Amino acid sequence: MGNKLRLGGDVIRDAAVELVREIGLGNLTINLLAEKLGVRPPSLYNHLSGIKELQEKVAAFSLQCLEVAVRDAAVGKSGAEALLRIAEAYRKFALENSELYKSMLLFPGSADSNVKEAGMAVARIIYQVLERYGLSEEDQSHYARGFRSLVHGFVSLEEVGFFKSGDRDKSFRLLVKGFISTLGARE
Amino acid sequence: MGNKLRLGGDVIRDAAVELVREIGLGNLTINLLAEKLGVRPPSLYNHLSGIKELQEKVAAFSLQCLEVAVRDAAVGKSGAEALLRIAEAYRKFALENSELYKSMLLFPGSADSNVKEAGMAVARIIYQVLERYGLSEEDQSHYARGFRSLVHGFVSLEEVGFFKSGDRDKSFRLLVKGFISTLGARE
DNA sequence: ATATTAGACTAATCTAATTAGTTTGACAAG
DNA sequence: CTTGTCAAACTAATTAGATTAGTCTAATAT
Repeated sequence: MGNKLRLGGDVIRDAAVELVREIGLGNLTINLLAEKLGVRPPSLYNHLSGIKELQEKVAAFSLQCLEVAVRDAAVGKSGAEALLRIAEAYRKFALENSELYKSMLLFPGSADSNVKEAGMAVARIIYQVLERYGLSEEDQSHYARGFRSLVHGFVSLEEVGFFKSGDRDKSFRLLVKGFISTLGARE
Repeated sequence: MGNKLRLGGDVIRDAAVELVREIGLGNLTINLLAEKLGVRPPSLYNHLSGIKELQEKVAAFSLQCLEVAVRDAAVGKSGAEALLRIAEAYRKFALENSELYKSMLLFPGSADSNVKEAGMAVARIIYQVLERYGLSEEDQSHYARGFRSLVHGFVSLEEVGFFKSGDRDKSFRLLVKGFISTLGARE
């Protein structure tokens, strides 16, 4: 009956991610995950400490995906163009993976280190691109925060539905370009 | 035994808000709320459809508080000063009421209209302040979104812990002032 | 006085998380 | 081979929480 080795590696995390995509972050449960994996719920506790850890795994994975998307967007580009591409890629990821995007934010936030680490990785990319602008180190940090705040703020308010009508794409492009131009544009 | 009229008006919502402040959004349960109110859990169902509605009430109330804080900050001010005060008040509210602030975002988001309506109210204040700048109606909308995105993005990333060290107050002030100056400052 | 009714109650059910304790099958050592 | 061990599955049971059904009581209006 009981086969073995079914739940090794990233199998659990990947199934959880898929489940979150299908049914939404708020509906992720141990029972459904076990069912999806063809296993009884308690079996998962051989691999997980509980649902909190599962949520953290999903969050960390989501941040890694976002990081990859953002990095890909910036590769071979620099300065204003890189920032624009990053912003577009960030927003695209958030809109196309809204449940995963939520998972990055709405969770414990406190204790976990993997999540925070992955969050920093995104910051680092922006920070790197800003190096081109010859800002002081301190300013580089301020503006990296600003860029991310603007982009993240926009997409998360957009997803909650706080931006009624009007051309959201246009708002986004205008704002990002506006921000970039305050950096003292030069390529 | 069973007294009456104990749960009228906003008693339930207020207790829920207090509970969220005390123990965090993620720990709000019907049982704890009933206990706090000195009542048995099922009694709450005479006043609520369930926990979803409770969460929505908390979210809507939080947005109303935020709106009041933001409006107070802007009263008697205009232009750049008003925007700066709004930003400071917004951030102060979020930092001092982080659990309530989360409730605004992390919830259903889809169906509820009270929540969305309260969210719009905050937008309207910003929109009004921007009237002074003589922007086209479309630009006014874009920049109102931008302002809110920047402020909300900053405080929510700050709360998740994505801004490691460094002077966060300074970053915030610098960024908000930078944004305001792109509007073409005039009083 | 008494009928109505809002609003509380008890009892019970359902779903989800989690723990305890048991079984099984792969594999290495005798 | 055949047996000890271990990981990883299992069943059974417990707990917490949301929710529903149906009962009781006290304030109020007739």
